[in-house]
Amino acid sequence: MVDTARDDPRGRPAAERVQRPQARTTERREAVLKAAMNVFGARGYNKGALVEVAEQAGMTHAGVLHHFGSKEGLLVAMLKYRDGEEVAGVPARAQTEGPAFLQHLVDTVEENTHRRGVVQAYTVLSGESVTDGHPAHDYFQGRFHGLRAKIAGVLGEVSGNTDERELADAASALIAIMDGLQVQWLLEPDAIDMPRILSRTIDELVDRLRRP
Amino acid sequence: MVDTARDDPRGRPAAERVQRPQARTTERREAVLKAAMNVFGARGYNKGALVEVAEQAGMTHAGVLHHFGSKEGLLVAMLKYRDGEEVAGVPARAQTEGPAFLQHLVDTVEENTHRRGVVQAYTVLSGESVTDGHPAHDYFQGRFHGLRAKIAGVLGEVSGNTDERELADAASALIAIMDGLQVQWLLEPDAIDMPRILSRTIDELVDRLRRP
DNA sequence: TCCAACTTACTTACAAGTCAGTAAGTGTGC
DNA sequence: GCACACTTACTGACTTGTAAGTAAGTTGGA
Repeated sequence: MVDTARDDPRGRPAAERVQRPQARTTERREAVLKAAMNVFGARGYNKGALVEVAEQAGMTHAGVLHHFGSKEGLLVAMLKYRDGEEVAGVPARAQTEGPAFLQHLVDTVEENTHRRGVVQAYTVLSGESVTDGHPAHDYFQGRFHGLRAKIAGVLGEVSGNTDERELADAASALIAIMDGLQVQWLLEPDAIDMPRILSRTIDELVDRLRRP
Repeated sequence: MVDTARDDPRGRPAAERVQRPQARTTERREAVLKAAMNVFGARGYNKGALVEVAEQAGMTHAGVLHHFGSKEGLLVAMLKYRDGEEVAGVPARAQTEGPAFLQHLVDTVEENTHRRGVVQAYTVLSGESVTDGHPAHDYFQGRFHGLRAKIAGVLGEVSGNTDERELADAASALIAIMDGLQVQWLLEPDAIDMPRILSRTIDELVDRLRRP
């Protein structure tokens, strides 16, 4: 057997190694990541089993562990993959900048109404992430922190308002609306028009920030 | 042995039985429900174990099952208990009515900043509830449905606005803000002032609804 | 160019643990 | 005296992770 754990007692996953991957490896890993999205989205991280992820990717659960080292490693890779970061050799999308970012938020929410699985995965995992020692805790903490800063910056730009606290509050509220609406929408899709409500809220928010 | 499964193959919990409970039974059950809040709040429903709930309530996990029939039964009872409903003989709080309800929301959020466990339980479980076949699915669906109606009604009362759609959207947004802020607050408490943001949002919302 | 040495990408089999739920028995309060 | 409130003991279903083996691919050197 190949010794995958020469230095690290917990085993060093193949994804971290510098050496040569084989031809179809990238697409196999992407298949696993997509399967993880499905399974963790449908069942949550704790209830989602590696066996099911593996099945959907067309291999055994030991094969999944070969690529990602552990279930936790798979989750983290999946979250980064969702964010468009490069994970073991997969693409990276461009980030929208400046005022257009607010429209980008609305567009994304509009898109999301056609991608229930993605929304469900995000909702389940962000909820789970507040539990003690959850492997996605740091990810979501960092995500919210960064998103707040970004949105606050854009809101300041657009409104001319310079009150840091007010901008931060508005940013928090905006993120909260988006996330909160997703839960309600998942439970009763026909009762919630996410893009309309978000768009309206942004308009009101910018309007308010423009006044002293 | 007492036959707990005379009619229902899945067992009829003691809590549902018509017969006379013993003296200290009510408080024992309440202890279990409080323990369930702790455990499901800290670890989520899927990862939260009956053994831990039982330990915290001072009995074995089989004792818990004696009272609530199944883990799912315990969760549902816990959710109802949290809502102030009567569960196997425990109190029921009064509901605030009319315009005062909006202030009540702010007060509750203020209280919640001192009850992290309750907030965490709510956040984790509402997130989990959108997964396939989750036992709390119906509970949260009903909860959001009812809460939206109630808040929309109060907002109409307060603002004089009669546009049903606008009121419903505002109600959804308000609930979304409250829930969304909780996630951010749990992950970074010092960065989020929930009562301030909510209070501000309600003011703006009512203000907007007053204009045509 | 071919081959030996090695790695990668898996598989099957199993170890070890956790968990919900069941069966049956015990003591105690009404 | 009997139902209730438990306990102890156990089962079976799942879990993640590991061990060990194998086929196929890659690389460096003769």
